[in-house]
Amino acid sequence: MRAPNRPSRANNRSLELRDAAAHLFAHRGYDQTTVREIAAACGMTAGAVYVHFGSKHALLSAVYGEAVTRVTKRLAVSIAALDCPWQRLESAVRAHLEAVLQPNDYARVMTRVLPEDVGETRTELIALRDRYEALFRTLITELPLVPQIDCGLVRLLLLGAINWTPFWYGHGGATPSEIAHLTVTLLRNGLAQPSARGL
Amino acid sequence: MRAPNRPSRANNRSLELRDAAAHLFAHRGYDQTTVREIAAACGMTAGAVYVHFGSKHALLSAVYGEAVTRVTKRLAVSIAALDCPWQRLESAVRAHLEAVLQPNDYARVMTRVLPEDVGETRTELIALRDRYEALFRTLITELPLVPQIDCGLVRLLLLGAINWTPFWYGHGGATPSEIAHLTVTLLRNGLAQPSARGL
DNA sequence: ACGTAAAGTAAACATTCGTTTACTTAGTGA
DNA sequence: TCACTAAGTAAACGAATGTTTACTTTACGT
Repeated sequence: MRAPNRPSRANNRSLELRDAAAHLFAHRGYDQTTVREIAAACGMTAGAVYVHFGSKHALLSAVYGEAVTRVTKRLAVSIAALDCPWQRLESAVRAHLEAVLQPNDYARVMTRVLPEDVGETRTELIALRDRYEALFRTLITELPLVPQIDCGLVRLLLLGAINWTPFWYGHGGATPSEIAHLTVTLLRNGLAQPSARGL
Repeated sequence: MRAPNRPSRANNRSLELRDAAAHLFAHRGYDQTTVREIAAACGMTAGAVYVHFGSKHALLSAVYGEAVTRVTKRLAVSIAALDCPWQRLESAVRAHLEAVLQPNDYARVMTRVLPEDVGETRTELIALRDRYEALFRTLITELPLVPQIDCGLVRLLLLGAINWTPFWYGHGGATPSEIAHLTVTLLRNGLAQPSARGL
């Protein structure tokens, strides 16, 4: 028997495989990526992948889970020091956009491959995504909004707007920070507004 | 030779095939749909598909083109009688949402399969989609907005928000009309607003 | 030094998919 | 009637894919 805390051989190429899979899933989608390509990106053979992961779906699951973990952590850090609800929301949106729009393979998988498409791990991926989206629900319910507005609907519209950004980012010329600012300003004041307000 | 205007045999099963393809593409995506399934949905064999369409990509192109044509027409009708720019925008959003959210196979293909994924017909599909999105650019530039705001960015955020709706529609309980109203109201007045304004 | 087990390879397996080919059927015009 | 052509079938082709199997290599614990 071996000590269970440390693997004997430190060559944990599982992570290397997961990174390669994240890169390919993010750039070509799940279906267009083959197991052989993932293996080749690590200088391995397709068969070796199954030493570390039971199936291609399991690989996707690992990538998606890591993606949610990373972006959640990043978001938590970005809003930790802020008090104003609007600033917190803008900072969260900025963190999300920076994660999704920069060449960040993991975050991009979250928007590129939609959980509804992958057959088996469907339920698992949806749960992961929902866990992340719940963070935005909290941020929105903290906002001092006036009438009885459907907060859930607002959250979904906001997430849709920022989830779609990868499909046009680069053609608009705006930075993630600028997009985040305009988005939250829009959400706060609207378009037809004298614009003379805080910040 | 035959008169070129009318085909001799009126059995134009091309349309039947295109409808079946639209249905399957909308519900399962392009990659997960096989030519055999499309053929079987029409009671035909896979080989017969190639009598009407040169390839699977050509089928997708036909579906996508028809989708853009239909939703464009629907949108044009919905705003024809309106003058107020905000009402025109809301009506356009409502028309788009009704097309995308109702069990409308063609419209749903526009948001379900993204042009960037399909290799060959990529350029053609992007051109079709851009032609449609230009309509929203017009509607937004007509709005009486106050400061120097990046209209392009606003349009992209708006389209993102409504393009993402198919992924959560049904869980929110809101109708397309309600979603359209909230969306445009949000865009107009924002959240932190006394809400006492027209309509 | 030796046994063990993980890590990896090479090759094959079993499907599946888009597409093609050879052939059949049926309606049409002259 | 007869040639012509569009429509469709049945079957195969060729490539690609996820996965498995049998075998080899390598590093570590004892």
